[in-house]
Amino acid sequence: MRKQSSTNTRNKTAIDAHCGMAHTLSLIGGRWKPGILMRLLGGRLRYNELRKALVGISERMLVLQLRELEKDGLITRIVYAEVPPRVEYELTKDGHSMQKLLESLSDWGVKRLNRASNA
Amino acid sequence: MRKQSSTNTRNKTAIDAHCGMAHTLSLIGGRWKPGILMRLLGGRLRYNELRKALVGISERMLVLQLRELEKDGLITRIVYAEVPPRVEYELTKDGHSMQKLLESLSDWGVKRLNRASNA
DNA sequence: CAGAATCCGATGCGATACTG
DNA sequence: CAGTATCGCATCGGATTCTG
Repeated sequence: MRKQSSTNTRNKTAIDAHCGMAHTLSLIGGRWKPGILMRLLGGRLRYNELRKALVGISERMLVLQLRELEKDGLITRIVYAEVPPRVEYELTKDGHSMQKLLESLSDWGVKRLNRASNA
Repeated sequence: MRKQSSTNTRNKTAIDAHCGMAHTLSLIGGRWKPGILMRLLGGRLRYNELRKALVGISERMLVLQLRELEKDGLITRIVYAEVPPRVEYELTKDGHSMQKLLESLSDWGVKRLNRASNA
């Protein structure tokens, strides 16, 4: 949701619902964030574990998405002062609050895929 | 069209879940689709009604998104043989099956926005 | 009224190479 | 191990113009 230079703030009520959803999608939308969050629902994971779990993701995207999720307060980055370096990622309370939502999204998609293959 | 000949039994559920979610987001993701669907939850609407409801959308995007939603079987396009032309859009059964999901997405976003403004 | 067509900048995302 | 930096194509989305 960028641009916001809009001069009209008229129908607030109608936009309200859409705003909430737009906000949600801005946080979990995109190709990788849902997968990252799903993985972390199972508990804390380190960078390389995530990388292997998310088949096909590039390092660039993994880092970018992790940074955004962290900035948005959905995950926590835990750095251990060790050699070799170790960094783990964990859902915040806010992140965990999405569990039902994530599962619903997944469920709906799975059901629909099944229906499509039957039809 | 999904084979699912699992080469990886360990993460099957996680990958499965991610696939479902990716599918869902491919259908309702993007900047406008959620808003369009939300509006149509209230009942059939014609082109211009949608256009006015979705403040800021360009005609190009509205048509594009409507076409995709139609192709994906979430909405129905109803053309009346009249002059001036009249076209209405309506949720399909599949589209209606997203209601809870859409509301959940919106709710979560709204709650989080409120939390953010308190914090 | 309900679009189709075209142009164009912004963003998403992947691939590769390099680093503390 | 856990990143950063840079390149480049693909897609998203906005503005404008034209039409039945």
